[in-house]
Amino acid sequence: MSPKTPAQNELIRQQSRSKILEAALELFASRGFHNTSIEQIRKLAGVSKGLIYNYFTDKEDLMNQIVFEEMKQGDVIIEEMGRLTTAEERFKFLIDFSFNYFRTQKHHSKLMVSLAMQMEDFPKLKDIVLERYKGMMPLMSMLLEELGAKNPREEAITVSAALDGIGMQYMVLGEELPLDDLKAHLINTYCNRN
Amino acid sequence: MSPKTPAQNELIRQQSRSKILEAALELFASRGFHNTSIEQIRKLAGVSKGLIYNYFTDKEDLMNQIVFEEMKQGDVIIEEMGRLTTAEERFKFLIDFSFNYFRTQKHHSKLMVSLAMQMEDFPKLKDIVLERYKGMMPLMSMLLEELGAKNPREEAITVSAALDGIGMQYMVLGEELPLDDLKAHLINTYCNRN
Amino acid sequence: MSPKTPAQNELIRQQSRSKILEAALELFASRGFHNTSIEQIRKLAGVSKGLIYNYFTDKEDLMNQIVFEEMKQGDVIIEEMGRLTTAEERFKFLIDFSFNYFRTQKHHSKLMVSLAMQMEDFPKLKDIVLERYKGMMPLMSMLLEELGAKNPREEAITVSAALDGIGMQYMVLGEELPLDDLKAHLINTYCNRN
Amino acid sequence: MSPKTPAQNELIRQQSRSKILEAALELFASRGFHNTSIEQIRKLAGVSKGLIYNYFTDKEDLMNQIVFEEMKQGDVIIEEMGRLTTAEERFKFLIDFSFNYFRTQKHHSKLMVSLAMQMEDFPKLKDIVLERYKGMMPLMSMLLEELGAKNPREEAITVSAALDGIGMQYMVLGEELPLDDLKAHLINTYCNRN
DNA sequence: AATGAATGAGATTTCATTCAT
DNA sequence: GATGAATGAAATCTCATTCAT
Repeated sequence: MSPKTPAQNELIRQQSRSKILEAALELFASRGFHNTSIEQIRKLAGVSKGLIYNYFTDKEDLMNQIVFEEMKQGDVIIEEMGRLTTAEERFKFLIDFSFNYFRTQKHHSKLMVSLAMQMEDFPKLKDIVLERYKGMMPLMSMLLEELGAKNPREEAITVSAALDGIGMQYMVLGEELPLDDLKAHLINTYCNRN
Repeated sequence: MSPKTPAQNELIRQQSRSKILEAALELFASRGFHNTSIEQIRKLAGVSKGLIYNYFTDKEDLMNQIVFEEMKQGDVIIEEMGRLTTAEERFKFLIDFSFNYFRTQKHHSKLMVSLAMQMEDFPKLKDIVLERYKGMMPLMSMLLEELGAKNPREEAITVSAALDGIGMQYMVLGEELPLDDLKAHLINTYCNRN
Repeated sequence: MSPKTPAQNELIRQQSRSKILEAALELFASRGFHNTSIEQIRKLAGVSKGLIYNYFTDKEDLMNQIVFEEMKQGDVIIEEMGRLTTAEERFKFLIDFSFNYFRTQKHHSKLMVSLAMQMEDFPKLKDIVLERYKGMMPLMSMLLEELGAKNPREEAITVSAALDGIGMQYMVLGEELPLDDLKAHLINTYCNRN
Repeated sequence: MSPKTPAQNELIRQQSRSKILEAALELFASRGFHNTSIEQIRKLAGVSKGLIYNYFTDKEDLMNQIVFEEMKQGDVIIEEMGRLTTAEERFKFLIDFSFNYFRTQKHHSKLMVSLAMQMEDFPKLKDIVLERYKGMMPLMSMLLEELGAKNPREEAITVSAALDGIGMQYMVLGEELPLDDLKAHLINTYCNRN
């Protein structure tokens, strides 16, 4: 008869919020933001329509929260990379992580590409996503310089573009794309220069 | 007042159709297919709603026709490339064409990326777009082999992925991305191996 | 086969717009703005939901347009009063008009009172309604002064308040309120001072 | 921790009930019944949603209870007026009380006017409010007769309408309305006939 | 060939109310 | 006595599409 404790409520809230975020992520990624209805999210999350609006102010907020969570994950990678000592280790880690990400986080990577195409739609996200991208470039550039690049800035962009492009092609082609061979090729190209 | 000749009518039809297609392309690319309304297309094309449905069966047909036209353009490139003699010429032509395309056909390239993210939405397009992609790969592979690639298959995918990725980054960053330096870097990397 | 002429379209538009405005007025007055649904307006006006949004941007705009039209009517009265010569004629005209208005324009008067209670809800209306009220007072004051009032300002407010109050009581009591006797009483009180 | 005595419980109940009623009164008056949500009441009262439904069966019951309390207050006035001896004293008391009420009980008077406009919405209130109004009229009529009115019935309605109207205008105009001058004017008009 | 008023299915969002604790 | 997470019916609003002219 006594009300639930604050801790119990907090737990319940976290669970519900996650269920909704995960359902929305999957649908936004596979069907697109504007082609996903709250009804579809509701059904996949197994909650009522009303509950979604208890946790998120509107559909756009749902998108924003998904990307905020995603960005939090990104921070972890940069940190982990910082702990590695040689440039080669760091480069391999980055390639490894990226290819792994394509395979295991299909929804996330698809959503991020779609978001890039439609950034004007999500003004709150534009800045934080761009900032993240621009923060990455100098790191990549230094890394390639250590690995012997003559034009590290251009090479950094090219490598990051190649990774983006591989991710995209993988979304379209799936396992027809020889991810493992590509990984070996990239590592070989950039780590074993003569 | 005076009745038009069949030829005049045909001309008028072509002009109206083009106005609509161009308006739709611009809006689909900049706002996304599901976030673009027929009303917006109508306004930008300067025609009536009814007229759009005279020329296209529905909104999806509009998208299909846009991509069909795009594909026609693509055929021309392959043909032109075929007329060049050396591998280096052909590679430079391809790079040149791609970078030019990013700059002058922003809408087209944006639309193609968005389409790739949402292919299940447009079943009629899926096959022709994939076919085009798969047809490109062997050509690219042969080209790079002639230019001295050790793993031509992987290098072909990597180069095409890099081009896709550069296109994407250019959509997001615009002129902040040093397109000319990247072009020089790519030509230098793949044409001048030691 | 040729499209409708602009004049035909304009006529059709005016008719549809009026049907919707009249239905909305009746319902907003009898049930209140927030207790009236678009579905109810649609049914009473005999149109589709979509059509309402062709003519009005949203429900609030519907309310705004109703009051704008109402205000236009008000201008006519002031003009007509200006054409009368003696103060007594003008006072009688005003009383006559007001009582007539209560009887024949029940919806309008009810809506205006409700609006006065909820003015913060309709920011676009607040100013124009207040301006109208404040413009009325000096006219009323001068009129009563000509009729021999010692405190014309206070009497003007009192008379206008009494008219408002009578209107309100009539809305609640209907024909139980002896409108004709009240009219005679008011004219007698303010026109025949000894 | 220690179990509460029945008396303590009763006190707590009364306090919670009052907090809710006051919050609801303020919001119903300022925003309108249908434009006020239980969530808003909850927040202003500082209680949980569930508690509101412990004390009141539903939103309408909340409105009903507010008006019932209000009516209880009204009984006190009539009683007090009965204790005064001269007609002039009683008239002054009534005017005084009314003007005071406008100033200090803004929410109450606004709510009562809104209620009058929307009586069909609250069937349980209709009868008791009308009864109160109709009970007032004979008293007012007798009072004015004693003060020398020739048409006491019409004058009673007119004075009560003027009071209602002044209340309304005060809600809209606030202190721009010269309440004190109006009070003096009314007392002078009805108490000092020559 | 062209128009634009009209429709209605379906989208997003709100909110009174319930109920397990 | 008190809480607040959860529900779902109903509200507002959008938009692809039709059709009479």
